[in-house]
Amino acid sequence: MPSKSAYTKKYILEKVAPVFNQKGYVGTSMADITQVTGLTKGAVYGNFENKEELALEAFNHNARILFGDIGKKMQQHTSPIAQLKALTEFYRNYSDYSTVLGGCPILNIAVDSKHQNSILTQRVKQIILKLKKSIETIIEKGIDCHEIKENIDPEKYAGRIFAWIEGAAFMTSTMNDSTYLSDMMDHVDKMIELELKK
Amino acid sequence: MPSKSAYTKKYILEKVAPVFNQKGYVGTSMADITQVTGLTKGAVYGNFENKEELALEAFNHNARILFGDIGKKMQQHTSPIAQLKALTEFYRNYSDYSTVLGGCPILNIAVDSKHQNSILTQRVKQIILKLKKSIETIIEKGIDCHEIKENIDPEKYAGRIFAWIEGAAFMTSTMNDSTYLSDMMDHVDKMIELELKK
DNA sequence: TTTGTTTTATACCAATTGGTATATTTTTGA
DNA sequence: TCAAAAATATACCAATTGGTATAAAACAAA
Repeated sequence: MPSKSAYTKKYILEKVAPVFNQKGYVGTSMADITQVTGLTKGAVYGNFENKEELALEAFNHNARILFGDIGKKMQQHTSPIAQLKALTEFYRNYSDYSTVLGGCPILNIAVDSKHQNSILTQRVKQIILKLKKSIETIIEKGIDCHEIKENIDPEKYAGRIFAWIEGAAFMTSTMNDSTYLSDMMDHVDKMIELELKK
Repeated sequence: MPSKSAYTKKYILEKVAPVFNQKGYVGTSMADITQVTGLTKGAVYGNFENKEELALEAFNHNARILFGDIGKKMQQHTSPIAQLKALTEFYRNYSDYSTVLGGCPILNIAVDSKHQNSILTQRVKQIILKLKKSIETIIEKGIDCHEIKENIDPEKYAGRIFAWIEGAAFMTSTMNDSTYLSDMMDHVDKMIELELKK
């Protein structure tokens, strides 16, 4: 029964995840970690193999939260079109959401780890593919139930939507201007109406 | 006549710019720099104040090249619509372009420096605003010469186009898939025809 | 060719890096 | 209550960090 360990492990991840998200893998030192957690190296290394595992788990932690929140929003609707709209609704408020974490974890960790940590890079890719796939599935369902035009390429369009989101997330984050995200979501909604909806 | 110095300075920047672009500010060590240039610390510090100035100049170097190449493409045309199409044409081949540098400098440095180096962050913001402004100006000209609909908000639309580009650049870079960029440029071209063009 | 100046190389610095061995404390189960 | 186990703290390690003082070399002008 690893009860205590599970708690502190989660505690460490909660404290550490935003730091890794902001400073990146190499930019975050073990000193940063002990400082933000209030624990010592002994405690940290007692719960995680090394810095790499810690960074990986921190990203997984953020990804879990992201998936959970998006899922919650989307499961409130049944029709594919409404689910896509729920997605844009989620990302409309994403600036508040991601300022807590210090920017979009997918964007940050993907860019940061690209030439620094292959394991982390691989994991981000997985997460991106998973998110993209979920959009893809919704579009496919939409086509099946005659809500979405059948000439639409689900995979291609899912990739496009995801790129729209990340592009806007990048701009709001670096320019400290939430209108990039809200404006982009206006556009996505418009495209859903114009290009997807039958 | 600072002849020798100017040469080596440029030489160092050419060698170092891709490294900073890939590994980021904290991720790039002075050892990396001496290794990639084949020079010693003495030579490097003789030409640059410190690591921060070097990183800043390296980014400026990349930005200059980027602006130069985009400018060349766009100046081949006179009509605003054609100039916007020249921009999408440029970014169609941006994956080859940026693999040499190791990804889009604007995206990489913006994300990397955000919580690490405020001077670098400030500079990237400037560059983004400059690029966005140039798109904005083209749209304004298009409205003036009745080529583009006058109900279009130039600033808003310029921001949107830029976010599209960066989103696609992010996806092709992290997923190693150039279709994200080409597909996005298809979309931008379509939007130019559908939403902008009169 | 010589002199003064720039440029580059070498050898070093304190501080910080990720990580570990071990001691101490805390928790758990009987 | 007590012993075993788990968790945490402390003190340390070699390697690397950005940066500097100084010596050596390369260059320029006379």
